[in-house]
Formats: sequence, C-alpha cells, structure tokens
Amino acid sequence: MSVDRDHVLREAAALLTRKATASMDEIAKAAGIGRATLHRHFAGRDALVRALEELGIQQFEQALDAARIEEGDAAGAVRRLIDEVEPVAGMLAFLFTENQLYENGTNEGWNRLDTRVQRLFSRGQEDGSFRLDLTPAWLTEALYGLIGTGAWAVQDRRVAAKDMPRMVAELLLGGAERRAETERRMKR
Amino acid sequence: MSVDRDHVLREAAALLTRKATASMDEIAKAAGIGRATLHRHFAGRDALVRALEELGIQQFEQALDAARIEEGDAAGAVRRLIDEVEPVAGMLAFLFTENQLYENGTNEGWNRLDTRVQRLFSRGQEDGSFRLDLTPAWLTEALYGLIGTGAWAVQDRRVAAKDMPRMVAELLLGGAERRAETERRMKR
DNA sequence: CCCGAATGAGACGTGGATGTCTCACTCGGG
DNA sequence: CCCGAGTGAGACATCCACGTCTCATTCGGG
Repeated sequence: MSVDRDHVLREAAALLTRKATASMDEIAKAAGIGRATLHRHFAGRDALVRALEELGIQQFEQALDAARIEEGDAAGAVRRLIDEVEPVAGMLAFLFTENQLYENGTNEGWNRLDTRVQRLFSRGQEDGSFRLDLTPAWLTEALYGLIGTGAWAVQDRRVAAKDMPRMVAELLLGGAERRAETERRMKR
Repeated sequence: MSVDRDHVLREAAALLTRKATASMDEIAKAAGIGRATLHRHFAGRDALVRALEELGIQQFEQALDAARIEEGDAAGAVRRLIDEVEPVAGMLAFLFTENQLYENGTNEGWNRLDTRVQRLFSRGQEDGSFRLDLTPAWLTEALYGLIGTGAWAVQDRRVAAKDMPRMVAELLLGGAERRAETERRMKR
C-alpha cells in the first residue's frame, strides 16, 4: 500500500530527463500514483527536485564506495565505477543535466564527489596509465557525459542495458581508434 | 535596430540547454530584447523551439559539408567535423538534449544527418581504422554527447573554447589511456 | 532634418499547472 | 472481523506564464 519513495524518484528522474517540462500530474502518472499522493510525499516541485538531487548524490557516492576507486590501477577503478553506476545511470544523467545544481553556487555534496572522481583521473596520470594532455577536469566531465549519453541510448533501445558499461568504459579509456592493445584485450 | 535572429536563437539555445524551464521573459532578457519583440519574431514557445531545431540542423549540415566527412581517412574526417562543429556546439547540445525531437516520431532532417554521421564511423570500421566492438550507433551518440559536454564545459569556463575540439576529438578517437601512438602524435 | 519602422515597457485577459482540501475506497494489522 | 492509515479521484482557488495589445521612444534611411 505504502508508496515506494525511491521508485517514485527513479520514475521522476527518468521522465524529467526526457521531458524537463513534465507537469506534476505527468510525473505522478509515470510513477503510477495519484497527484495528491505525490504532493503528500513531496511538498512541491522544488522539494521533489531537491529530493532527486539528494538521492542521486547519495547513490553516486555509494557507487564510488562500492567501486573502491581509490584502490588498484586507475583504469580498473574507472571500469568498476562505471559498472557500479550503471543501475543508477538515469539518476546521474538527471543530476548532470540539472545544472541548477551549478547555478546556485555549486552544491556542496556534489563538489565532494566531483573532487573524488577528479582525483581518480589525476592518480591515473601520475602513475603513467592515463595521458597527460587531457585534464582531469575534462576526463571527469567526459565520464559524466558518456554515462548520461549511455543511459539515454539505453532508454531509446539503441544500446542494451548490459552492454552500456562496456561501451562507456571502452570508449572513455580506449577511444574509437583501433590498436594492438585493444585487440589483445578483446581476445581475453 | 533590427534584431539579429540568429543571435536570439543562439542565446535561447544556450539558456534552454542550461534551464529547460526558462520562461519566454527569461529567454528575451538573455537575448537582450523585450518579451514583446521576442513574440514578434516567434509566434510562441513552440515556434521558437521549432526554429531552434531548424537552425541547429541547418548549421550541423553545413558543418558536415564543410568538413567533407566523406573524404580522406575516417579519423581525420572526425577531427575536421569536430573543428567545424565547435562554433555551433551550443546549438547541437540543445538539439541533442531536445529529445522531443525523438518523441514526435523521429525528425526527418535530423535522421538524414544522423545517418551520415553513422556512415562515417562505419567507413572507419571497414577501412580498419576504427575498432569493431563499438557500434557506429554508439560512436555517433558518443560524439554528440561529448560535443554537448564540451560545449557545457566551455560555458562553465572549465575548458577554453579553443581547446574544446582537441579535447573532444582526442578523447573520442584515442581515449584516456596512454599509449605509444599518442606520444608520437603529441610530439608532432 | 524628418518620418516611419521597429523596439521596450507594460497592461490585460486567459489557460494550464499548482497546491490544498474533501470524500470514498482499499488494504493490512490487531 | 474491524478499524485506521494511506491512497485515488476529483473539486476548488490561486498563481504564473503566455499571447495580445497599446503607446511612447528610438534609431536609421531618405
């Protein structure tokens, strides 16, 4: 009977990522509940969006923890991170799109996570596994962008959900150009 | 005196990409004109968005033509395309975000250009310069996503506008991992 | 210099979304 | 079995953005 709060937020994120102007009524229907119930759980649209940001940041942090991005080689850490993020890619896409986060003087919680990701790329550069001509800031943005693009492609059935992490990781780390190392990895 | 239509559309795209729920008044102010004047040039919000799509598609097509993506090696063609697209990256980011384009039964003009880009990646795979384990459809989506991310990073001053094309092209083609070929290219 | 076209500011009515409320219903625990 | 908490549907007033209109002003060409 009781409404699954996380489920509502997931559906809301998926809808709002597709159609940012969706009305509260549309959001409620997408989540399979009545508009009144939606208002009972979230005071208003603003409160809903803030809850969305909060949950997204929390889930992203859990992914960072679960992937143990501070351990092992940097490339492996990036792969683990993308694997862990996949189930909540929709939420992250919403977060990345929702720049309101940036306008209102950068969000504190987000900054903490952002720094953590940037450090991962810095570490990869320092230990020689990542190239030095692409800044950690750009690699971080690119990671977000590719995850968002991937989540989108999955929603539109252009890519299967199970393939998404590999697509994102391979492109981000290895790029599109063919090379010997890629051939070797493919054969494993 | 007369309003610069393209300038208005550019500003509108930049604003709407950041804040999709921006009101007509905000759009007008962002473009430096009055709300009445905005309405004189575009019958309504829908008309504005349609004009935005039209201009974006037109500019993207011009970029595809100018880059002569059907000629030369595929990697070079991708680099030229990104260079040509850079000035209108904001418009393209809007187009990519504006999924309404996909909802309303895919847009005809867009499909034509999308096919053209996919063919570029297919060509690269056939001539052996691109890897085969990433589908042309995904590489195409990734290109759009990275261009959008790049445009965004430039807007937020995280990346200099002149560096954006290189950042996007290098990541898309070469990826983040260090390798001998990259070192060689850097020394040129 | 002067006239006309275009603009900016603002008033105004309208429609749709919002937030609140009521009421009947349903489900689950005691 | 029964009661209460939680829900869906809908009514309702309110508010905001929209689209239209007017009017004074400004800018540029003739």
